[in-house]
Amino acid sequence: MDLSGAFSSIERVVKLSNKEKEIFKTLTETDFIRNNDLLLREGQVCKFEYFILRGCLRSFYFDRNLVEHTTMFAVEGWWTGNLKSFLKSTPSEFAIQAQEDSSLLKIHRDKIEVLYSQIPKFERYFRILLQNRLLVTQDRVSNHLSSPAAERYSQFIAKYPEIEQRVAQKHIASYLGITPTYLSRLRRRRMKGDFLL
Amino acid sequence: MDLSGAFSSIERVVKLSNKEKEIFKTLTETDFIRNNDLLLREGQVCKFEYFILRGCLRSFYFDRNLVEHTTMFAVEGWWTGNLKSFLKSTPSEFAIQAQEDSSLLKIHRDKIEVLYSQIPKFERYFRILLQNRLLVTQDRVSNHLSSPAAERYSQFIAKYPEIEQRVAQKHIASYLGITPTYLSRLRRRRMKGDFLL
DNA sequence: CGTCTATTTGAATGTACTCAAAAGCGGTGG
DNA sequence: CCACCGCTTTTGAGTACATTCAAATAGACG
Repeated sequence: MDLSGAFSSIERVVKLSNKEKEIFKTLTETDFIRNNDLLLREGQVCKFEYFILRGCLRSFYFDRNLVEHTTMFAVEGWWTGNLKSFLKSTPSEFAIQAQEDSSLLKIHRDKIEVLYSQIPKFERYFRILLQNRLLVTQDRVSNHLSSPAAERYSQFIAKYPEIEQRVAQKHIASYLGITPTYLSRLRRRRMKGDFLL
Repeated sequence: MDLSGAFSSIERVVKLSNKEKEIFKTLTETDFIRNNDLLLREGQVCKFEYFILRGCLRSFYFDRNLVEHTTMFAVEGWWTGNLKSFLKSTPSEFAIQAQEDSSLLKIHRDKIEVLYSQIPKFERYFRILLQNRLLVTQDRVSNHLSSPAAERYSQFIAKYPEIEQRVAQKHIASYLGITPTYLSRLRRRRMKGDFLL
C-alpha cells in the first residue's frame, strides 16, 4: 500500500478534497522499520500515531512475573501506537515491535492538533476510529468472559486469518491469554478433528 | 446528584456558558427507573445515552450456554447505554438493569446530533469520554491476560470500592469472569488472611 | 414467619499451567 | 550446500486454578 492507498482507506470514513490531501501530506511523514525492530520501547513517550502502509506490528508488555502479553496486532490499513501515552505524554507501558519489514505513515502529536484545526473532518475521522476500537475491545472482553481458550482461538482464526499466518504462534497465544504450550495442544486437537468449534 | 451536579461533572472536561447549559437542558430529559427494572432490553435498539444522577446500573448478556456476563457497572456521574446499538441502530446484544432506584439524564440519538451542531464543544466532550472508556477497557483486557481471578478481585475492590458494596456478589463474579461459587471461595481465603494480594 | 434467592461449603472434575525434554525450522558461516 | 546454533513448537507427566453439581445456610422481602 502507498499514500494513495492510505487515502482510500481514510476516505471510507470521510471524503477529502485534493487540497485537504495536500495538507495531510505536509503534516505526515513516512517511516520504515525492519523486522523485529522496536517502533516504541517501554518507558518511552509515544509521540506519533502510525498508519501501516505495509507490514505487521505487535504491541506487548511484560507482567510482573515477566510473562509477555500481546495487546494488539496491526497490519496494512490499521493505525497503531500507544493512545494513552500519546494523549497524556506518559511513558508507555508497552512496546511495539515489527513482525515483518514494515512501512508506515506517521503523524506527530503536535501536528495532529494542526490537522484537527485545518481539517475538522479529521476530528470526526479519529472519533469514529476510536469508537470502532472501543467496540472491538469490548468484544474482546466479552470473548474472554464467554469463551474458553479453544473457542477464542477458533474465533481469532476466523476473524484474522491473515494475522494467523504472519506472526509466531507464541504471540497469538499471548494475545489469547494462554501459554504457547497450551495453544499447541489446542491446535493438535483441531487437526485430529475433535476440535470443539 | 442533580442537573447542576451533572454540569459540574461535564465541566471537568469542557466549560459551558449559561446559554449552552440552557441548550443542553432543552435537548435532554430526566428519567427514573426502579430497582431491578430494565432500562434497555436485549434486542431493543438503544435510542439514548444515559447520565446517571443517582443510583447504580449494570449491563449484561447471556452467552450461548445461557450463562450471564456483566459487561459494566455504572454509578453516579457515569454515562451508560449501548454505544454500538446507539451508533448503528442495531438491536442491543445486552440488557441494562437498575441495581438500585436510579435517576437519569438521557439524550436521544437525534438530539445528540443537534447538540453537536449547536455546541461543537460536546463533540470534544464525547470524544474524550470515548478515549477514556477505551483506555479503561484496554486495561480490563490486560487485567484478564495478566492476573488470576484472586488478583482481579482485589484490584476490582481497590478500584471500585463503592460498587463492591452496592451490587450482588454474583454480578461481580460475572464481571470478573468467574463463577459466584469461586468468588465466594476467594473471599473466604481473603478473610482467613491467606489472600494472595 | 415463610418463601425465594443469594451465598457458602464439599467433593469430584475439567481446563489450563509448569517444568522438562525432544523435535522442527530458519538463518548463518564454513 | 550442509552443519550447527538458537529459537519455536510439540509432547509428556504432574499440578494448580477454576468449574460443576448438589446440599446446607444465610439474607431479604412480603
